[in-house]
Amino acid sequence: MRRLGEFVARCRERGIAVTPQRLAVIRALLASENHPSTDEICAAVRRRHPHVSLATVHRILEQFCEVGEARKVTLLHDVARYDGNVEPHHHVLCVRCRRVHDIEMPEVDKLLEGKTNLGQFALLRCSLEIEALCERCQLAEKRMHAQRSHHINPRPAE
Amino acid sequence: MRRLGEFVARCRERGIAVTPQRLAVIRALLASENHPSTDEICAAVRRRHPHVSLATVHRILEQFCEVGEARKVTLLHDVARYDGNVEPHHHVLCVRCRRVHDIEMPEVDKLLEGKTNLGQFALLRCSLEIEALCERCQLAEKRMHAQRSHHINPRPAE
DNA sequence: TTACCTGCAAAGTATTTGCGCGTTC
DNA sequence: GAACGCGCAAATACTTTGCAGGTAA
Repeated sequence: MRRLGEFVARCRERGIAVTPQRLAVIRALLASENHPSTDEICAAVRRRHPHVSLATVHRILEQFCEVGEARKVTLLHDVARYDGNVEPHHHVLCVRCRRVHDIEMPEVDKLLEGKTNLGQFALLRCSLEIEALCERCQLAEKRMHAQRSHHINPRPAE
Repeated sequence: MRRLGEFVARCRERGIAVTPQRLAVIRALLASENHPSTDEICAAVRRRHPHVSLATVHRILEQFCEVGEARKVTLLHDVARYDGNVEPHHHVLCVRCRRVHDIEMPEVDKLLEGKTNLGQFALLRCSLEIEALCERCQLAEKRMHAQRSHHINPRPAE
């Protein structure tokens, strides 16, 4: 995982101390596929460093976002989640189980490519947030509906 | 504002009682241009109905989202904000002052038009979230930088 | 050595819930 | 009249902050 070495170099450049906590957080972030929440990252970090505090993980993640080592993912406000992938990409969110999946959509990136502003706004970055139902949740929904219409549920009529 | 009449009809259909609180909330939502937070909507509602509780406003807004009368706007997690415009559209967010602006981008909608699924996900809706700096904040940032490089600030050197 | 960083605990903010009364249909 | 909705207050959840001691450079 090359990004770790680069991470250390970038910290040095910026005068950010390379502490075991920061290393553990960036490691957890890069290892995760699932846009983890602060809690989840904290749990992962604690597997090796049981003493690390949740407040520190919060602080570190926010700092990483500021300096571009991570990105806060938009999830329609359940809790904050973070993404170690800072390349342009987009998200598919299951509205039922809240799992998130990265996708690439160069067509979308192209629409804004080269543009530096939009009306009075100076563009920074963008991501397409797609709300959807994952396969598992589609099945679950079907099952619920089947139950209802076949009157198998405990309270059949009103 | 035609949507109010339709709103009442839809509530009746769904067995949702048409209460003064719900009417006041939908009114505030439709009148607002700014993707208001729960607090802001509550404040607007209280101008006429001072007794309405914040908890009720929360409950009503979440319910409106469930039944499609409103949409929760993605704002990289400051607080929840709501949008009475449920037509497909996209958002430009100023990352500094957090103001949000609706934009139409039919090109983006077209990319997913006709598709009902994406891999294993069943598509519901999507919005492009664009992070940017608004005009006012661009000026503010420039001013800050100017100050720094001209050594006008109170602590010129380190 | 010095400035920065961290753990802890407490505070702050946003949202949700239980319950009895009131209102809509 | 019955079911649903509401206000209040308390509970919960998440995040931020102050401070004293510890650590990286």
